[in-house]
Amino acid sequence: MTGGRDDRSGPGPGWTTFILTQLGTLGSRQFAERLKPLGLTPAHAGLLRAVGQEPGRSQQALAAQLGLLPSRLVALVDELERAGLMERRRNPHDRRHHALHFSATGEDTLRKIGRIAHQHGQDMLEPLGEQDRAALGQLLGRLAAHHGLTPKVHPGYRDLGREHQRTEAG
Amino acid sequence: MTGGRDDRSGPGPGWTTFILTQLGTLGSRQFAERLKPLGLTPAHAGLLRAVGQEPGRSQQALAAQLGLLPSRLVALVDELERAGLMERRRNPHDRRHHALHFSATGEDTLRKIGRIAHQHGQDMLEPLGEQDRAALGQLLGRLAAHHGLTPKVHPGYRDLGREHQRTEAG
DNA sequence: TATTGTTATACTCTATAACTATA
DNA sequence: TATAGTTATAGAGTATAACAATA
Repeated sequence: MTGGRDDRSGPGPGWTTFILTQLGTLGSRQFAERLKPLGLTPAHAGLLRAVGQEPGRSQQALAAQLGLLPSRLVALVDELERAGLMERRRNPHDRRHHALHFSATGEDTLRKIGRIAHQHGQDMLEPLGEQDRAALGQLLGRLAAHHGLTPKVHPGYRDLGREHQRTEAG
Repeated sequence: MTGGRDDRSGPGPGWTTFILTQLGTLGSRQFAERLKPLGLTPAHAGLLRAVGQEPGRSQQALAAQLGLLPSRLVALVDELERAGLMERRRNPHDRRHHALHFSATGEDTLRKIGRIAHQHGQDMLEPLGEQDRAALGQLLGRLAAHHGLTPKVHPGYRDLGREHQRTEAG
């Protein structure tokens, strides 16, 4: 309250966005905590989920979709392979590529992750009724679409949505 | 419904929560990007903001409020002091405490941060009209309250909101 | 020569413990 | 002895560059 206003301490876009980032951080951390019993991190879960959506893709393709560096993806795949959830298969047509596939255990783990995500969502949205949940989903969906996010992509957003530069003041 | 499906690929609590964390991550990264011209990170901004709300508090009190480790706070204060934005003042009644205060430049920087946060909020919420923004703010506010978040606290949430914030230990 | 996957390295952030100076 | 601040260190995650195998 000394002089300059604080755009994050009361209703307004600054405040709403601040709360949004707070809730996002909280949600990420709680999700990470719920994955710990499986010995996985959110990054593992995102990779498993992406492979589940379209098995057989290359590591480069996955890294690009997930916003991860190729070198980081190598470590994640190493860990998932060591855990017996996933395997690399060389592409015989281009032996530089390593196509990523599940093991049977991996598919089972993916289902477990789905159930954890569902319960996590229930707990995050607990205070809201059906209508409010729908309204929130609709509003967030509009924001996500506007910023170029989709359910398929971007746990990392390394390039900050530079493809959608219109939000950057000149 | 909770079964084999991917609970984050369509409407439902899992999906909404996933989008929420995506948007939160995007918002944090874009805010960090906007702060770079000032040579600051979101952690710096959060600390400056906390000191602006109540100058003169101890580092321990600030660390508890912000969910930072005392050792991390030392580094942040070092950097802000080196940048001439903030200063430590020993408390003459208990010389163990270092009360944190602004320099004049620090207050000016805090105002700049406020303007950046405002513009950032405008851009994040760009596709929404007045009513939708109000509705979103209201919904997110209810979630934040339910999970023990307030505008005053928790950029870090180190304890995952399990124990709801003990305040003012200093 | 270019690309895929990989290794090596540096920097940041988080976390824990130990140290100092005060009380 | 306990507390505030600090230092040291180890571990993740992020980022860049260099490298081998392959095209």
